[in-house]
Amino acid sequence: MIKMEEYNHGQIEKKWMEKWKEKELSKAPMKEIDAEEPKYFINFAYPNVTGFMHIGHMRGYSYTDFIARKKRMEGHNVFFPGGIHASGNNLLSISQKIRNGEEEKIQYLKDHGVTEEEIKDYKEPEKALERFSKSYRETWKRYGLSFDEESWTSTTYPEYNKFIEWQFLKLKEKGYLKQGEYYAAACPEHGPVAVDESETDISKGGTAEKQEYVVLKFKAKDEDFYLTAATLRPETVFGQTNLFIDPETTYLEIEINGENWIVSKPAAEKLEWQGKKINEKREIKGKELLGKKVKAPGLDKWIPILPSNFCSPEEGTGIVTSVPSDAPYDWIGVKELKENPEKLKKYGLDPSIMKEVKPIPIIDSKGYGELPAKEICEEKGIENTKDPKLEEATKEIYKKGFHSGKMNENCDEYRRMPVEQAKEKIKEKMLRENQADILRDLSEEVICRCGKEIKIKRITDQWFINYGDKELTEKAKKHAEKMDIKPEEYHENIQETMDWFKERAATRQGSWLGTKLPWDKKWVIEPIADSTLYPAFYVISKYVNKGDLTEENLVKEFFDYIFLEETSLEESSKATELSKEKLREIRKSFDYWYPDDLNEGGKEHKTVHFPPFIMNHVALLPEKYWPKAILVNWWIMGKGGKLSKSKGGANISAQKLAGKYGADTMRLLYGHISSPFSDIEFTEEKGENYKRNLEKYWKKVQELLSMKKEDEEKEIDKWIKSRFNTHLKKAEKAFEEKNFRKVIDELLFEFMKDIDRYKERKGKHQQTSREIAKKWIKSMAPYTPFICEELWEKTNEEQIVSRSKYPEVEESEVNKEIELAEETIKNLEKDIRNVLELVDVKKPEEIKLFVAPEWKRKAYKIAVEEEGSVIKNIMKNDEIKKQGKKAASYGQYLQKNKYKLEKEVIDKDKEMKTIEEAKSYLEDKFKGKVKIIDSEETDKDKADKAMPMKPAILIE
RNA sequence: GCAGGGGUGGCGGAGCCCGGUCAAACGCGUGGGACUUAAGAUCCCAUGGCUUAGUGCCUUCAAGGGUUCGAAUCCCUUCCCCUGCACCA
Repeated sequence: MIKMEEYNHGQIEKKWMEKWKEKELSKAPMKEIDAEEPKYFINFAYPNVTGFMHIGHMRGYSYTDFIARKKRMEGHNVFFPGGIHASGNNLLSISQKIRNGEEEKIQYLKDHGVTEEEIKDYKEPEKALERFSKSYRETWKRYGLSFDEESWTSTTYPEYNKFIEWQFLKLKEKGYLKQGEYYAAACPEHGPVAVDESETDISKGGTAEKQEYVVLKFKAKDEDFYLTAATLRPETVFGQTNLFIDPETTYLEIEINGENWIVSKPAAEKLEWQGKKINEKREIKGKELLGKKVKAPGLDKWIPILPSNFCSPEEGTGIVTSVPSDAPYDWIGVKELKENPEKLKKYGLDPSIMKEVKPIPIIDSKGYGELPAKEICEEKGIENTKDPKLEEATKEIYKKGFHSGKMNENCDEYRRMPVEQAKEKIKEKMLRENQADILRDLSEEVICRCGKEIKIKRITDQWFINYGDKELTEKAKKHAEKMDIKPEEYHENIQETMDWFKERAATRQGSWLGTKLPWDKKWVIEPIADSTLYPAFYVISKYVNKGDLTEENLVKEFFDYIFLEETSLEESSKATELSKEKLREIRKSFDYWYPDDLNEGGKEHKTVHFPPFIMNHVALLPEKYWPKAILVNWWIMGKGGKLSKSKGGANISAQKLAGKYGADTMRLLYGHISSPFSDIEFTEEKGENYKRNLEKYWKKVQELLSMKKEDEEKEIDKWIKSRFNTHLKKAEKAFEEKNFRKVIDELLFEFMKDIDRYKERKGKHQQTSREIAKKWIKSMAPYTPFICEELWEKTNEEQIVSRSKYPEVEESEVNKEIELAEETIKNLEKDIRNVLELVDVKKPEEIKLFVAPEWKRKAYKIAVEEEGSVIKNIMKNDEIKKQGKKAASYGQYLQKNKYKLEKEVIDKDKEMKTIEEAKSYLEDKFKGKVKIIDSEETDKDKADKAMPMKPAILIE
């Protein structure tokens, strides 16, 4: 026996990281490429620098490496580049925080092994970038990712910038860029910010949504001004009964579009931000307006202005139009005034004013009567305007009304129109007739990192990429259909996503990292827009890193030649100041490696990254360079939610986990814990569990390698070979589907069980087990490469396993009959055990096994193969028919179990032989004599119970 | 708002596309056993209910209805949960 070593993942992984480096496993050839050799270009969506790698990131990267390694073993030249995406402001914001001495962020660095000394580097974005780059590369290597370090790039490198400049010049040239109006969430100080839950740019309000209010204009009676009320539900204008205003708030009268409007102060500011010219005329207290009559737009009716306490100056215009039939707030507001005349008297209003305030039913929605607001308030027991349940009541009614409601007969030309349609129509009409305007606002308060409030700002000359271009969309959709996109749902679904993809803002102003728009340097190209065509740059990047190319060389003619061959070699050489040889070489490299054979990314990329990734390729490159495949992976969740680098969960550092459980264990976990296409939750137990399984593998392979028996191959040896190939075949199919869980199930877990069985059945043939062990190591090498290299070394092969040839399915070794026979023995054991238990015998004298007669096998075959009534079918056969009653009763059994039966059956001799060979094993196992009897040569009744592959058992 | 995914046993999670071999993989948990001085690890058995010489029956895959000889799987309706996106990447 070989002395079995402990599985020490730390040591093994360190050793092989170095060996791979030494052997240049990951290096993709660039120069002397033999174009005959198949190539495989694979990349993952490069990470944005927001912090250190956590457990979630490595999932998708591991998948990418599984594929890269397998392709390599299958004889492909593999190019698996890596880089980072540092544009935007994440990096700036990290450095800012460190400079500000934010305790939390500093602690975060320390938690990831950053020393006191190094912290200062993080104060400067450029140095922080290099630190992070290094850390990412180390983490990836720690996980065994066989990516080509020589291709490394960052979106902030000047050479990369040149590439993006070219891309945008091309987009412009081809007419995919346009300029127009845009309303962005922006800080007065810092310009446009991203409002999202990760709250990178902002300190509060990540869940806010942009909303578009319709500002209704109410002409005041006998006055030269309009009151204004902002609403999200323009369709309810037909139900207006009054205006609400806060008596204590000071409003402004402003001059706007040649009219005078009454609005709250914040509203005036918002309007100004949104591009309106405003002239402040005077301040006016809410109470001064009470009791006045105004003309309700869309209704052409005079309605009164009433006091209320729920008009916030921050929301809309600070004045609310009241629709008590459908708005719970308004209903309660009106009700309060009716029931408490003193609230009116307080402001000198005559309570009789309320007589004309009668709710007008306007919408029929499912589940509600004429006055939904009244109903819901009563149902929920809402009594006053301070009740928090009002929010939820409002939402509920809106949802029902919007999706299932129809306008009723009080709504003029809109009657019987679904609310969904009426809403748009009414809005359009009121805007057209100058009865209303638009105000955009955020649904909740959003505060910038600097403390200033974020508002919606109108930008008039925003650059967009026009992904809505019909021809481009059609071409891209058609191509996507042909691509290998996993999961399948997404393959279908990306079609619609691309339809839905319209203009996308592609530039922004402010101090962001990234590429400046070449013809107008005040714009920085937006981070999503600068990461769509980038796999193409990786090829170039290798030459940049080698020192063959500098920023100066990367002029338009360079890319035109390399990517498109649009410029001649002559011209290009002149313009770039590069030798023709060099240019030709780079061109050849690019042409060899492109297109991208697979791009991998997390599910968040489904609607943001992948569609423009395809569309930019289609828009700019020739068809032969369009991408081939996309793989989307789902996430690893922490307890209770998504992991994000900028929030909690980040502490499950990828580096630490690799140290604790081992990189192979983590890769195994990623590969197997569930399908790539569902979210999973990581727990420590799961880590432990996979580590244990890997240890089992470690042990079992070594046991196989140490087997010494040299005589003839037995059935069980053929069986184990057959099993391996059966599993491998299934695994290959699963691999095509990118279902790594299934792959590992077959290759590791299922096969491990077979190995146990092989040992139990005294399989120990040296040559067989060695051969199996070697194939087993190879087959697992893409998934758990470190442990496999270490085991491979024990086979004394010269080449490392990562460079060896991936095993192919040996169809000739797949032997269904042998597998069935072994299945028979397994079932037999179970049956014997059951019987022993039932008759309560521990040590049987003799176990008699009756093997089913040949006619039953014929019947069995007929039952499985022929359609229709089993009994009828089998009785057509004379040999079976002469069995009489026995045949009928067996026929009944077969009929009943028709669909449960194995598809094939072994013959009597084979079954006898199989059991004969297993005899000593069974005797050993059950500690009693085993006698095998052909049921055609006995008169025991029990023999009648024998069935093919299921001998009858008699204990005596 | 736009788009998408899902509800399976004590739990995690397969199966569903291509209906029958599904009381439902695999793992965890639980119970029993072997080994051990013991614990752990490992191995074996059981794990919906009732039964039984290795069997058979009944009730199950959110709820209700339909298609079918047959449905966890196909169709319809209802309820519930989740996710992505909208100048973060």
